[in-house]
Amino acid sequence: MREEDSNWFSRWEEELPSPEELMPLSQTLITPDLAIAFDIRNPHTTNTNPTTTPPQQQQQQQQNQTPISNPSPPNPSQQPTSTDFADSGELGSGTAGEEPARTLKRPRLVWTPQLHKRFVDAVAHLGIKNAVPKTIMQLMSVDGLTRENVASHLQKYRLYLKRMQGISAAGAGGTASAAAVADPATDHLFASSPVPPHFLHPAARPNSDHFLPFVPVPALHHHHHQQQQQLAAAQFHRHVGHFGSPTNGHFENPFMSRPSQQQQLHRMGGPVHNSVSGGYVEDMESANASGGRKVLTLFPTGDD
DNA sequence: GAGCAAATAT
DNA sequence: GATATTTGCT
Repeated sequence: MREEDSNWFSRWEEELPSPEELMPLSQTLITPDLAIAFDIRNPHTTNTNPTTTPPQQQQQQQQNQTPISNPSPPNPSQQPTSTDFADSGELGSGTAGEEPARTLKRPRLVWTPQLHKRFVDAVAHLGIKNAVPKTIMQLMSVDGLTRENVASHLQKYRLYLKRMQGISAAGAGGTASAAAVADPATDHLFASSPVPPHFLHPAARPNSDHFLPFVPVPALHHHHHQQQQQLAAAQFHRHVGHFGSPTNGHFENPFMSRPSQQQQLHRMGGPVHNSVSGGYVEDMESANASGGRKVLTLFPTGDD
């Protein structure tokens, strides 16, 4: 009853990813220096596009082909910055203009368990009533996350909850092992994060949103957690920077601890990692292998 | 702008 | 093939 609420509420903050765990979307995972160190370069420097630009939807693919790193700039004296590091502009001549770089299609966002958890937390605190994409998005305050991302995810999440209710009801009815009925294939992600009790029992808690009208996440971090993003960024940067040589002596690699993420994340063994595109991290190395797809990773850390 | 279903893309 | 995104509609 009430205890659950207060409990849930107090636990919320605790369960929120700590600044150290948070991985901001707007961080480059690989520094230019690192790229150079690993001798990362463009497999095919073919940027010279045919004069005829096929007015088809292939434009996105052209982007995707853009591997990270600037190949071999005719200007060795110039240190590549994280900015131009994002795209050397090989596709700039084609469909994608360099100007509206941010208006371009955002790379596919990967809903990591951590990100989803944040999502669930936000929804939980808003209450189902107020849990609309826009507010959720604001609450999450994840850089780079769009309203549509949330809307889309919310849509699926609702379906998931619906199913959960269904099976839980059926299970209570008598058909045991109903929980097992939940499609394991459909909700890997959702299952990874605990669903607030009242989500499944709307009737039990008709007004769970009375105590939390709207609280921006940063505000919730009453501590010094304000600049979590920068903090995490710095830390993460260090990790990446020292790749194979932990200076701290006790840091674990911030990357996946879940096998399921591996395919979307990069493999540690590979030098190639990702570039930043004014918003978040992308992975292209696995992309090139499978046809070229851009993937966004938000919370590389696999902590639950 | 939100919600939903279906289509589409990766 | 699984997922995330986009689209069309209400």
